Amino acid sequence: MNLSPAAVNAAPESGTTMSQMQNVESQLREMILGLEIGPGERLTERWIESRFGASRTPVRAALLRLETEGLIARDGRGWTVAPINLAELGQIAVYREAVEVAAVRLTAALEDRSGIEVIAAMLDSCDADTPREEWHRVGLDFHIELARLSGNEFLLRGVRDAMTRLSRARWLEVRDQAALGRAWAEHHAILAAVRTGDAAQAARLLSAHIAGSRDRLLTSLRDDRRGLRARGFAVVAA
Amino acid sequence: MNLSPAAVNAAPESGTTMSQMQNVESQLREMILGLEIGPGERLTERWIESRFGASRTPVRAALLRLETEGLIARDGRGWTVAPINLAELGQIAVYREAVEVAAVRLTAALEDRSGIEVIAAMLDSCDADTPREEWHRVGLDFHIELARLSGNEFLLRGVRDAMTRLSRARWLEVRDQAALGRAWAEHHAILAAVRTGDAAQAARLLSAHIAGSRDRLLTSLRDDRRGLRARGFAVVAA
DNA sequence: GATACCATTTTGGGATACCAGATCGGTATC
DNA sequence: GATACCGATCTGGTATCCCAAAATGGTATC
Repeated sequence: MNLSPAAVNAAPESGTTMSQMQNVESQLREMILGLEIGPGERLTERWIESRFGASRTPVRAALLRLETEGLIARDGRGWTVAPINLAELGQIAVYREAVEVAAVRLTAALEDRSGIEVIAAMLDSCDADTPREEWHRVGLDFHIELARLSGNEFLLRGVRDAMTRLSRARWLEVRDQAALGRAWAEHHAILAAVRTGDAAQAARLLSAHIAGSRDRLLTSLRDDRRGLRARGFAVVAA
Repeated sequence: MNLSPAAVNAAPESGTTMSQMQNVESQLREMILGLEIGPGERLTERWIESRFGASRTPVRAALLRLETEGLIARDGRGWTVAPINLAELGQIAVYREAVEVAAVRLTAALEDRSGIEVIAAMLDSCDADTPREEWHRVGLDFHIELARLSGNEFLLRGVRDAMTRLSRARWLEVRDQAALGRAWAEHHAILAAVRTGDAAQAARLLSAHIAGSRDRLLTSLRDDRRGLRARGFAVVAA
């Protein structure tokens, strides 16, 4: 199983014959989200072409897709891996709050909220022995799956896009076990509120969780900015 | 000046030399939004190629972009213009409410809200003699520009995407002068609330406006569904 | 040593050739 | 007349080639 951060946007279901384009797209996304290619790095179509053994046609298609995901950006005539942008992280938090709260309110109003239990089970699959990558993945998937329960494709897509763009930054965040546990508890509290149909409470808890998550993330990255720069990662200030 | 619905996603600023890809993308988008190509129609890369005098390379790039905008979709191996989907319109309204309300709350909390007056002037530029296309465009741009004032790129993009996907349906909606006037008045009322910094009132008015707009739109389209089908437009029921 | 200059290389944008699979017609068979 | 079959045609997917513009790097000049 793929435990890397890239699993947020997993490739098409296994067993399917992937086209070159899907191949390049998913592998390149994994490399970017997994920080194998650093934020701010230059990308050339020829390098990707030789790296993945595909011709430029699928490479260009993949680049266009990753551009709309915000993982890469045009740099004049060429391509650049999107830098870590602290100001952007703040804006994403505002956007997340809008769409995630709307989604959770919808879900709390559903008659059948049994989908919650699947998410609860997902949370419970993590314990002290679970590797850090898995914690990371579950933390992202929690929000995506919660949004999916709302049944609204647009809210889901919004949450998924936001989590994708947040993925690298969260990966860089230095989180101790206590912080992981706190987030885990907050996730469970949100689920509990949704389970009882208490939309207002769920919204409150989710808002606080997102704000807290943003604050911890920005603090961690700001403190570690020199270290990140030293690793060759472009970090844009807020 | 371009008064077509496609103006929602205008091409790069005039005077710039457009690449073939931008050329194909903007022209194809205009044809789709302007209903010159009907919802549900098949598209082949070869047809687009010959229609716009470009090779398949920029054509494919344009198709990939329009796919992420939701204006076209893959149909097995080929491409199809996205049908008008009534269920989707309801979901978009929910999404819109989430992001637009969030944006207007941010804007109402700003110190400098002078940008509002530019939008008010835009509304006031419409009168009884203004052609229907212009009313349509201003109606869409109102929401986009209002979101832009928030300064949040993600909320803006969400609103812009939603309005793009709503554009064709609104174009098909049969709106009498009274309905246009009502929407105009509601827009002004929202601006007035934002102007005084009354975020709660602005949010209330905006929510009601979006819900009312959705109801009128769905009613109109449902009533006219046979007519639309007769014109060869694929309309998916809610 | 700094700088202006020019040849070379590299880049993305575009056009085209080729392929495998799907589709569509027409025909032969029952 | 219905149906099974088969070849021509069309489709998107891919590889490759060409081009103009931009970046690069070395060199001559001051």
